[in-house]
Amino acid sequence: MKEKRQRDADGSRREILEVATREFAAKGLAGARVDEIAAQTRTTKRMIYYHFGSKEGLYEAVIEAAYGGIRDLEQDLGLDRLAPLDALGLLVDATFDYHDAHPEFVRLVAGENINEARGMPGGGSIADRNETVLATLRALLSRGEAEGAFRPGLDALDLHLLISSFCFYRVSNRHTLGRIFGRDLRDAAMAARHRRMIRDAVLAWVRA
Amino acid sequence: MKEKRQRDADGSRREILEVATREFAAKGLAGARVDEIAAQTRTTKRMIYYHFGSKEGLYEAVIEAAYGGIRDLEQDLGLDRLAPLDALGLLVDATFDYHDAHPEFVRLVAGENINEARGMPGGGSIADRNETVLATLRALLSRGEAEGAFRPGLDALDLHLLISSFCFYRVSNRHTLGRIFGRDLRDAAMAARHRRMIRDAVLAWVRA
DNA sequence: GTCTATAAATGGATAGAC
DNA sequence: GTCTATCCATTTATAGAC
Repeated sequence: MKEKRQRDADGSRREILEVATREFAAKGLAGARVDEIAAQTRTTKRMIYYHFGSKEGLYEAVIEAAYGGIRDLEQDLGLDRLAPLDALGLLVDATFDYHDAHPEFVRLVAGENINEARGMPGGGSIADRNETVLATLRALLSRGEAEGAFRPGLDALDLHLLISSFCFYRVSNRHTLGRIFGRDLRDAAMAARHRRMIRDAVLAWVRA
Repeated sequence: MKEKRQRDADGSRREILEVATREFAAKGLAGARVDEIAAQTRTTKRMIYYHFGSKEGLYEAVIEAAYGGIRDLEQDLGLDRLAPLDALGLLVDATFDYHDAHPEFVRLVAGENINEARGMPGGGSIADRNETVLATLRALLSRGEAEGAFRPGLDALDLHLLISSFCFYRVSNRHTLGRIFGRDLRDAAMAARHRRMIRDAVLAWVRA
């Protein structure tokens, strides 16, 4: 019974991380306030410093956790059992859907670029993501090329960027685009059209 | 001779705006420091408040000026004298080049999205940009469709997004992508390949 | 591990002379 | 229009009891 209060140390950490993710996503590293984050948890500001050391430390933990979510995107899609063009189409759809469903991830990454990626751990879990996504694409590209579905000479990183850019941009730049063009990019009909568009554009580009 | 010191009021304003553009682009609205900005000019912090009223006021002036630069991108390209596919290809190249040459503009827009576009004036010069780019694209699309070069039913805003997204993303997300994949996206060979890629992808997508 | 209270520093904004 | 000096609110961070 000597551990009465330390019981929820882990839950406390997790709760802080959840709230901090929302706050950093909403306001960026510089804009977020430690006090605000603490106020939204059942614990106190002192505990944030106890667990994470500093505002930067908390921020880095948030970034690392956020990338963890997208890491396994390509897994479990079962791309191998599909014809190359179908497999690539499914991958594009899944990428589109992930970004659409996780705007806070998109905002964190956008903020991390303003921060010049200083909050990203050099290796570890994020470096894995690298190999995962590129390996998946490389395998798919060479299979598609062998079967004559894709044209030869395509680069995995290039293809990844072509797919990600649109999926990311329509979420990351929602606000300025909405203001400039007076349209809400979250409109369901437009989203469906855009989903089809990036898929078609990517498939048209790789097609032999 | 009674105006001895007010002589350079305009130059002072312009100098402040230049430095502020750099600072806000580098650190975002919340991250930039008024003291830092003042220190990099030949004038003082007091003058920033004299001319722009507040940090937000200065920021809004910077945003407005930044959008002014890209407004006339589509003009002077002489798209009318080219065949539809060539005209569209030229427009894609010009869009790529503008973003590549103006990373500070890209960063400002990215920051403005984190700021939820609160620093963007509702109408005026930015609303113009809207009509300019969409009108250009609409004209090109209908001409291309009439000549049988493009397939029918294409939307001008969709096409604009498809083009912009890649051009923007490869600049805005340079830092995280560089860290994740261990490659510098500013590498000249890669940039040239990417320039060709987005052009080819867009043309493949519109082609009849 | 958790809390209250407070220190220490930063940074936006202004006073008031010239 | 421009300058120096300074105010004061905000915010990161810590002391110290339990």
